[in-house]
Amino acid sequence: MGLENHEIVYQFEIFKNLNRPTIDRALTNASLRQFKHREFILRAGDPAEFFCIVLDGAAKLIRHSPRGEDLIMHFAVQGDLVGALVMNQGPGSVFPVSAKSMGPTRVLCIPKATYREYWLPQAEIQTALNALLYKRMSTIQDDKTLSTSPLRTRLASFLLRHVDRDSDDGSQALSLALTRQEIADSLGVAVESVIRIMRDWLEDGTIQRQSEKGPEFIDIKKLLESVES
Amino acid sequence: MGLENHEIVYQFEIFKNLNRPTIDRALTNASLRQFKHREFILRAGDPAEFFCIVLDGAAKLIRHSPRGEDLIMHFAVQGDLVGALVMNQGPGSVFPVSAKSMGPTRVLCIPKATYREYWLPQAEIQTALNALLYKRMSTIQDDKTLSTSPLRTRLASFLLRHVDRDSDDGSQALSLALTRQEIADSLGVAVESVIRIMRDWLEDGTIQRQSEKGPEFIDIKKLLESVES
DNA sequence: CGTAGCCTTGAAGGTGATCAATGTTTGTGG
DNA sequence: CCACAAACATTGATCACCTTCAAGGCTACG
Repeated sequence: MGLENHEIVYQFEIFKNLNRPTIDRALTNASLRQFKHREFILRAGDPAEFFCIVLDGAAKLIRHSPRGEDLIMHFAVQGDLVGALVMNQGPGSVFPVSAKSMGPTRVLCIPKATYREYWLPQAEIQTALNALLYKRMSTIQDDKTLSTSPLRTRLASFLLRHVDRDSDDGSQALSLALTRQEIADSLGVAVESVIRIMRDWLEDGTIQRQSEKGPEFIDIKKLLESVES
Repeated sequence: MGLENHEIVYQFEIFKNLNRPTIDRALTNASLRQFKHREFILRAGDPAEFFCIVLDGAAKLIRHSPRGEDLIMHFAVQGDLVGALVMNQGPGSVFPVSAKSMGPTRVLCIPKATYREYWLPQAEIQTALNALLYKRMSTIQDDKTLSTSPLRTRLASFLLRHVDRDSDDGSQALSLALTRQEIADSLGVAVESVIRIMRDWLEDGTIQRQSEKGPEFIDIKKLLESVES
């Protein structure tokens, strides 16, 4: 396949410590797939015969609750793996989550055979997978630690986790355009609750909207204050 | 060190696919440590210079919430690893959770140096670590999927996850003696709520106590029914 | 025998869910 | 280009579930 257009993959966290030939092998038979907005990249319950690396765009990993709602487990962005962690789980295993594109998204699809042949025996790759899994778990555990806190606190923590960490002056933009619904689905709460709290924060300036329809900016200090009080 | 008394380690899930010499190397400089009831095996925030394998007994992995409660993230039983997942995270890293013994507990403590030398370069071990991490994460994700369900449902799901899976006739014992407090801390709810629901279940026979102070037995069918209604 | 940890119950109160209605935006097909 | 549907946003009213608080009892253990 032509990876010449995707130089970016060589810099992905998951391939750090690997040289180019090794990375090329790890991408044997990989295929590029493109998605529009709100398309399924993979579905929970489907046989896990491949996995993906996000090239650009973003995807949400969702689970269906018994009551019909969708719970969002993770937002996968550039360089993130989707469906990779289940590859270890022997043949016949199925995806535990669904992945849905958020806006135009391109991913590299890697067949399970490639995983078995080149990913499984590479200690470096397994360690990198480990680090990735560890990071995700830390996030979920952080959430759980706050599970007894009021929703305002949990929402604040969620927003702070999703601001761009590049600059560190007062206010920062969310690194991902999230709808209220998606925020609610991430926290496992009702949309209305999220809306009410964020309305308050928009009113008191904790959050600002530059343009009418643009991204929202967060005044980190004020947010931290409003949480502690 | 004398592993002759701990033949059991060779059968642990984490060492599956490894031959004895390799396992022995993986246990280089390991030391046996014993704990009574409610002792700290390791503390959140301490430098992560070692990790443990549970030989017998059990330990709970806990995080301290900002409001003073302890949240239980995981119950580690025989063959489980404690503090191992942070070993990858470079030097200077600290334990993200505390581990506390539940009853008399023995663990093998393995220094970080051994991890770096024998665990890190072994793809099989890294893969096994991966599987372990994956299993824990699945559990947490299951919990999160139920986060919008009423507490009865979540409590039922919790109990069902902790029954012994050996026999499958009607009623089964919990595989671990858990206090109401520990159940509450696992679910992130108030003790009183757990007590009230389990009182109801004891009254209607969904749960039975054989002796006054013995373990509790669960009527799985009734529990599933009481959840769906 | 006193303390610490756990269990239990009841009463009161609040947070967040639910329900219903309406507006807005986006995308789609005629 | 317009009409319509689908997804998202918003607001208010009501209510249930769960928390909080307070008080007391039980058991284990030094």
